[in-house]
Amino acid sequence: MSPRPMTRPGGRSARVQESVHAAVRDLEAEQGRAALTVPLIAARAGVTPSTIYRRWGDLQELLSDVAVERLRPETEPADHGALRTDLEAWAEQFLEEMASPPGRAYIRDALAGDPDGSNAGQCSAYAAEQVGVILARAADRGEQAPDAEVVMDHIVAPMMYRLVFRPGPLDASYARGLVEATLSGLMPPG
Amino acid sequence: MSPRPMTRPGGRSARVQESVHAAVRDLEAEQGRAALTVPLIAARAGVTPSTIYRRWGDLQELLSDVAVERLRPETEPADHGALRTDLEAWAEQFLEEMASPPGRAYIRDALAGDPDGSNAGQCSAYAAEQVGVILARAADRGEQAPDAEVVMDHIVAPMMYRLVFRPGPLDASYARGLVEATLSGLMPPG
DNA sequence: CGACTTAAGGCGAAGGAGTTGCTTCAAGGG
DNA sequence: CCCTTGAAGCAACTCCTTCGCCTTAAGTCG
Repeated sequence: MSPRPMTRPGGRSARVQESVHAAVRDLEAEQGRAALTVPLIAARAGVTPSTIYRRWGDLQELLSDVAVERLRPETEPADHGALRTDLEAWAEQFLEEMASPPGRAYIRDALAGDPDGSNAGQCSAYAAEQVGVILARAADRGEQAPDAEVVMDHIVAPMMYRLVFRPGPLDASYARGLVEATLSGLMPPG
Repeated sequence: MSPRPMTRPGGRSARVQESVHAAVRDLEAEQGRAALTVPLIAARAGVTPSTIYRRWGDLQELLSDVAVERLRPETEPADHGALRTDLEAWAEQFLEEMASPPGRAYIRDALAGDPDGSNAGQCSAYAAEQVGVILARAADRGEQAPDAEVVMDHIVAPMMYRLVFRPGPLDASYARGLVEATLSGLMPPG
């Protein structure tokens, strides 16, 4: 049984992928999003444009891949000792990052170049994973906790819907309010 | 005081706009989305490509405009005599339309070619308007009704978030469940 | 360990999309 | 009725994109 038989991810392919992704990140930082073209990225990455077209299809799909990578959370949610504080802190940070100009740009790119929805799915999977960590911690403490789907529907979804579809600013207090409403719905109302 | 002084919407400009939109609809029906190009659309519409590039910027923004037009609700929500049934019926129909293959394609297009978020904003405005009609009707009946923002956050947002970001099917029972949970949340929860 | 199979990348040419400056047209105002 | 001005037509040019063919190298098998 070979290590990784399918799609040959090892060696050259992996190097090309990393080189191209790095070229996108560098050029975006240097010249801005609008200046990005496939031939430019290819030249910086040391590959030919046809390689990028064959592997990614077009510029949008490449940018979508890079955007999803950047939307991957880098750390586990902080442990503040209780479900409520964990969820509040996480939701606030999540909203802040997503609502920031670069965050909005990454979300836009991730969605725009995503024919089959797999990149968008990856974004929600990241959020679901973080939520899962927080809920598992709560369960370990013996706290009563909502289902992960409830958190996704009542906290993540409203934030992301407003971010993507509705104009106007979003601040931390909105995130806190969603957490509050979700958790108070667990037990007899207050 | 002139009828509509700014941006000269009358006469030729309006004719070009309608002609181009019609060309997009026709060509999409005839040859499919993938075959659409600006020069092709321009030829069908009887304009020069540069006209389209100057007015819309690129193909994506044009498709975004057309998609938003198609996402506009054609009728007011049906009146079933009570808030719960009105909301259920509307949410089911909304989800069904949005989750259908053409619905998903329009949403994708609307988001993809929308630099400033105004088209996405229009989509949420359509939903908010329909919700507003339903809630106003409930208020007329003297029913206790949630705020429109609550409906957007608890019913529309989860559906659209799942639609855009999460893999897997969505059916009418999911929409009904969201309505149920939202309305039962008005009074002491279960 | 060495030959084979086959994805995947490099290269170059051809075609077509996208861009731009200038001109022409017509809608709205004086 | 003429003037102003935003918008469309035209044409030429740039360069993105595609495609066929060849070469490279990863993984397999004798």
